Amino acid sequence: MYSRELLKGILKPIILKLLSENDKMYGYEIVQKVKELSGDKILIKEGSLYPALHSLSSEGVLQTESISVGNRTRKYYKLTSSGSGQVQLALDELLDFAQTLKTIFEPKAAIS
Amino acid sequence: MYSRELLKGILKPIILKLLSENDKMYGYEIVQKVKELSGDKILIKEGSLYPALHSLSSEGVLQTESISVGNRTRKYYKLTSSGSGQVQLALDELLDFAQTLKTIFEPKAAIS
DNA sequence: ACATAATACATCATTATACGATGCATCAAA
DNA sequence: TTTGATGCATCGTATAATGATGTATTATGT
Repeated sequence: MYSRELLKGILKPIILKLLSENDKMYGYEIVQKVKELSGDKILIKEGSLYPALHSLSSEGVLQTESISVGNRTRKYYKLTSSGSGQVQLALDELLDFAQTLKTIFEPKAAIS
Repeated sequence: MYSRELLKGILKPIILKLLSENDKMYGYEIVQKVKELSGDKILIKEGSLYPALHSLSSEGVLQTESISVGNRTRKYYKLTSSGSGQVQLALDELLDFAQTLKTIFEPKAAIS
């Protein structure tokens, strides 16, 4: 698990990335998927996830669809058509950011 | 320039990385070096830098040394001996984090 | 049968930290 | 002489992830 502040700013992009590759996902599924993709290093908390999902919904980026599974209601989130158009910018920025971080923190080769 | 929140959590590690490779640096020099290393994408603001430097100093990770340059005082920061020992952990975490980000945000190969 | 863990959604106060605004001062260049 | 670069610093604001908490269903182990 990374130190708390490192995750700032990457939660919404992560959600958008997952939803750009999967038609629809629900909250718990997103948490599990991120855990798996990160090798248990990024553990999204409910207190972070649901506010982020609601925020993206009210921005018009996501839309919801509630499905009954047995006696439980499962709430799916998917990109809106306008949301799909905006996503690529956010993903490009993150990929670029990751590359910049690697460049900065890459160990210098030992002097031989 | 990256969106504001992305920089959270990486400022102190960046400072430590630079000071692990340079015996001593002063504030303005750090700002310029980061700007250069990041291709003008990370522009540290004074309102962020100085509180961070002071914080690291009061944690005992950094020590200062004031030098007179002409009529101006330049304040150098360098790692303390105890600080040097702790730095590697922070740097490893950041490099690992950068790799995880790349893994998550790497574009999926198009289906051919 | 009963307890525990996993599934599933949600809210809210707290906390951490980067930034903007602001201030002061020196020095080089136009 | 005035603008921009150099150089340090403080402080209030804004943002967003988290911890704590709550509710409820379903599966699993004993």
